[in-house]
Amino acid sequence: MSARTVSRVVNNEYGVAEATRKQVLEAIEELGYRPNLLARALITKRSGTVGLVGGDMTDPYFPALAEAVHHRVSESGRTTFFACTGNDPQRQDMVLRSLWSYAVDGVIVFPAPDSVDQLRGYARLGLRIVVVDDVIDAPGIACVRFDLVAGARLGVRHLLDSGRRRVGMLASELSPPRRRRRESGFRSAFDDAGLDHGAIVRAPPTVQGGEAGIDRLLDLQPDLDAILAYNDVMAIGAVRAIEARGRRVPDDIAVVGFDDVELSAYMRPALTTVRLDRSLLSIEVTRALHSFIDAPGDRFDPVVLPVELVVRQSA
Amino acid sequence: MSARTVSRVVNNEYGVAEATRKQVLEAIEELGYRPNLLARALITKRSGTVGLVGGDMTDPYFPALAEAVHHRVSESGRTTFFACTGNDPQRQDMVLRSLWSYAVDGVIVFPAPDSVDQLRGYARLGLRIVVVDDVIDAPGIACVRFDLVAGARLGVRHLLDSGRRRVGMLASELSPPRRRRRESGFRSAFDDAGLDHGAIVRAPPTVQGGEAGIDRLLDLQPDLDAILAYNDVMAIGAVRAIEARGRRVPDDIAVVGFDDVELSAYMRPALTTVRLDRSLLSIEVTRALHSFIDAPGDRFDPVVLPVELVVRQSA
DNA sequence: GTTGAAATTGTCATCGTTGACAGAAAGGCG
DNA sequence: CGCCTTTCTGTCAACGATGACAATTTCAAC
Repeated sequence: MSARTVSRVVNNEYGVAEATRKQVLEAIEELGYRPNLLARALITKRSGTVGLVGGDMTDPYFPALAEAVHHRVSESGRTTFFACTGNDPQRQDMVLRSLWSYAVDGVIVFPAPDSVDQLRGYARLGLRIVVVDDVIDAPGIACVRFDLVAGARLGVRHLLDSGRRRVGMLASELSPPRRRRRESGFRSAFDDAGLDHGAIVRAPPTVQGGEAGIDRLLDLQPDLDAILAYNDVMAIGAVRAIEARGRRVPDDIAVVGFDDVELSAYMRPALTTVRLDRSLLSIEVTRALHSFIDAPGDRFDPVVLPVELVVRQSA
Repeated sequence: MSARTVSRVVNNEYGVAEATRKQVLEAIEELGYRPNLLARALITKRSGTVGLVGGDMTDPYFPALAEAVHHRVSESGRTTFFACTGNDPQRQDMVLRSLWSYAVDGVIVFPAPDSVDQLRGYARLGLRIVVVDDVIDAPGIACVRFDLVAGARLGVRHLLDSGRRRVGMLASELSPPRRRRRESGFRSAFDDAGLDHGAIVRAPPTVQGGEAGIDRLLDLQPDLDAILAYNDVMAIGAVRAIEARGRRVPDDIAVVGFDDVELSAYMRPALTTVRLDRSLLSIEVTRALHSFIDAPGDRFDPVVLPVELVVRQSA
């Protein structure tokens, strides 16, 4: 009974006599044997694991997506490991290096700013990458993103339709110019309407960032009557800061967010927001990943996901 | 220039001539060489990684703690991988198996129900485990927990002091009897005061669970004037459900939660809650882990962390 | 019983690294 | 210069699995 035979049994390979198989399984049970995945991955270059790399765990969008992705990935018998980069390219490099050298079958990445070349590099090393919310044309990299331009336009349209005219935007300071698609949509919606948009202020995409951003925005332009925020977390900060200044939401200033995190519905006022459907995203990113893993190719056509406006109380 | 020499340079080992070292470093740079961590971990039985295993990512307490742990762990040059179990012992087993067989240096676990023997088993296999919020006496397992009994007593005391007399409790259905320390504290506080407590209802520790729990609780005992909730997420659900029934918080029914997640302060009414200080917890769990990793021993005295009541608007 | 093909099992090399130890080079000293 | 010590570098085996292929067993058919 050689190690090779045990290996065959463990991997359910063809060509083991039923009696031997049973015998091996009993021995495995008795001895509590567990295959060493390190050794296996070392030789097969495959580990049966997938990495999900996000920027900031404390943004509730990430955990919710993570849960969904984990679920889908586990259906293919793989384990998902999560890691976060704090939106720092160096930390992202560390994380990707670890994941790569543990031979993950692929990673799903919310890329840190200015890390396109880094990602290209890992793709060249053979790491299969699914990039969320950016467009990188390279073999081994698949791109999945929401139609944020349309999303911003939906939001602006809604605000204009409800009579708002002085609309500012709270953008994220982490988005490099290439990825400022919400801003493009914001601008283009005003162009189409033949109106001028209000100021755009960039801040960290957090609750605190939202508060700070609003302070700057209202100092810049005190007569604003509506805000389009980069995401729900910023929108929440915005609502807080607006109320702290003694103005009311939505009566004085309307607020529209992006994401539709669970919490948005529980806020008072409940948040009007552009929904980026996590379930949709989780389906598409795992589909992309599986197509990479199971198929021989290294190309995957970019996917653009639709968005939808969820009108609640804040606008 | 043998592989052994390169290995020595990469690991900063003693006994390499300066000239050779420089030469090797240049070659590494030029060729883009990266050591294969799989092979290294296979032979050294150490991977320089740590696992953090939680039940539910969508409970905001976990990501916030994860961020803090990640930060602390990375200071020792290690990478943290996160995984979640959905509070399912089988999924926990899969996750721990993966982590173990990737030779993580240790794991921090929020244990799924009924998994004590499982954890003992992995500890016997050599996995170093830090258990949060449970007490398991076994070599290789360290335990860190909050003083939840005191926390519940603080919460009840506060409610009694503000004149509430009919106090119900929203507990978690995932806690096995051994771990119902909030409930013990709840009961003992009433015993001490010579009063009777209200009904205790168990539900899933989620927003939806909180809503469902409140419905059952108020059907059972419609005259409740206060609720102690298992955690903030349930408390948020409770507030929602109470208001949906046309009662007000805190005027009609006061609500106290546990955790003090960031969001608690942003709710309206802002949540009164028993703070389980994440920063404290992250310090202690990583301390425990490092003591396991760097020291030869396999014993670590259980740590009990203090809690504090944060009074806001909901009670 | 022999033969041949098919089914089953075993052997050996390999993945990329490090531990143990041996060999080579360099330096110190009489 | 020879000898010894110290410093540096290389060789070999091993970690635990699998790929390639060889060896053995089984079994049917002649």
